[in-house]
Formats: sequence, structure tokens, C-alpha cells
Amino acid sequence: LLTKTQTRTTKQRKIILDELCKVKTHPTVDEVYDIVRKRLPRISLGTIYRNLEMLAEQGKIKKLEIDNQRMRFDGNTDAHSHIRCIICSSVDDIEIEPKVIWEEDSLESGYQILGNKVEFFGKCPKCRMREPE
Amino acid sequence: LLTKTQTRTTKQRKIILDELCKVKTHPTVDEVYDIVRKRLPRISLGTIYRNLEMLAEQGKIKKLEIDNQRMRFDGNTDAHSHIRCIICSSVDDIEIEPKVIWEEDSLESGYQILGNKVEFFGKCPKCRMREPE
DNA sequence: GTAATTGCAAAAATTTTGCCTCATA
DNA sequence: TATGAGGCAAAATTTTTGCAATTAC
Repeated sequence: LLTKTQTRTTKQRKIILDELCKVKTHPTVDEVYDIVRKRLPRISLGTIYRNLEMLAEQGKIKKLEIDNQRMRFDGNTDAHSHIRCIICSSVDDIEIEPKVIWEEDSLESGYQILGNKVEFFGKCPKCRMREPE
Repeated sequence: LLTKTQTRTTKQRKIILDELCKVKTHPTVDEVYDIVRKRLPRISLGTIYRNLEMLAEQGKIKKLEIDNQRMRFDGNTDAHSHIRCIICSSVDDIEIEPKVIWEEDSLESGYQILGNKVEFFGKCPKCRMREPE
């Protein structure tokens, strides 16, 4: 958790954010490491982890939950949905603004609902071509 | 991937499935291990992993993507949504059947959309009590 | 100057795998 | 009895952490 009173703008942090915003993929920590290392060959993995975590807490990037094997991040913080291919598992942004509707009744859960997130799944262009339905 | 032509019904597999269906939480592999070990003290973690994976592939349980730090499983395979507390991160089932609507237009993604999944977030009863809005 | 941040390396946590033995069908 | 599955332990992967040196403010 972010407890520090102050955060400084370091070369490393700036470049990590910059590179993450450039890519349209949803890179893992390792992938970010590889990308950033091209500009900062001596940067350490620990620094990548610490900065991605901090940037996500500050809302400058998003930590994704589309992969339960490892963390993935997204430099695009605009509200947008993702779609995953059920064949090859690749994940892409999707230009759709879904509306979610539900009946208010069974709120027995006791939760105060504050929002929701929609994720789509389907077949990506490549896989559709490979095995036409 | 499931390539075996045949699968056998073992004591271990039956008990893992049985215990997973009993709990209403969404346990991690480690938690399943602890639960199952009460009935099968000599079972190994590897067996838990292998079976959960296999049961998920067979559709008898669900592998969840609500935690990007580790795998979580759900013995309830009925279509249902989850809600996570933004304060304490706990995840519960929610008795809501959301409908998702979107405009068909911008299908430039090239994806064939086959379905979607909605996840809710909010404040759980405990956290609402602790810090009233 | 002070304290946040880094690089490095070791440790922790999570998941996968090889191999030999056991047990289901 | 053939082979899928289990137990065990080692390896692989992913993430966290301690610490001395560095750097932003």
C-alpha cells in the first residue's frame, strides 16, 4: 500500500510509464522489464515491480486481472473493455461501451454496489481464419 | 491441455471435487490443499494442482480470474457473477443476473464475440459497517 | 541534507515436472 | 495387466524484500 508522503519523479519511473503507454498490448512485468531495459540497461526487476505497483495505486496505469498466472498492466486508463480469444488466449482492447442492466431486488448480499466491469470473449481474427466456424 | 483418452475416478479426485463444491468461498490451490488434507493427509500439492486443472478443463469446476497473484477455483459452475469488496478484496457470489447491451457497430476488432462476463465491485457488509459512507 | 528510490542479491511464494510406485478399469 | 494417477522432491517461475549506495527535491 502507498504510505509514503511523497513520491519522486525518477528517470526509471518516467520511462516505465512512458513505455507502458506506448504499447497497445497488456504486458507482464517481465515484458515491461525487457522493453524498459532497452533504454535503461541497468534497471532491476525489483524496480519494475515497485514502480508498476506504485503507478497502479496512483491510477496512472491499470493492473489487470485477465491472467491468473501473473500480473499484467495497461497504460491505457480510459474506461475500456477487453476481449480474449478462447482459442489462443490473446487479449485486445475492444471499442465497445457496454451497458450492464440488472434487477435491484436480491441485494441480500449486503454489498453496496459501486460499479462493474465487463469482459468479452470470442475468436480473434487469426484464429477465425485458421479454423473457420 | 487435456489429451488423455481416458480419465480415472480416483479417491483424490473425488474428494477434491467434493470439498470444492462444499465451500462457498473461492479457494486458492493452497486452501484446497489444506481442506483436502484433512481427509487425505498424505495427498501432495502436485496432485491438487493436476486435479484442479483437469476438473476445470472438464468443466466440473471453474478456474477464476479474480486474483492475479494466484489461481482460485469455484465449485459452483452455474452461471453467476462475483462481487469484490474494494476495501478488503474479499470476493463473494452475487445473486444478480446482469444483462449486457452494446452497440454492434464498431466491430473493427475483427473478433467474433461469443460471450461476456460481468464482475461487480463495491463495499462488503463488514467494511460498510467499519467505515460508513 | 534528508529521505525516497535504486540495483543487487537473496528469499519467499506459487506452479510445474520427472520419476518411480500404486491402483483403477 | 496396462496405463492413468499419485507421492515426493527438485526445478522453474513469479514476486517480495533487505540493504548499502545513489539521487531527487
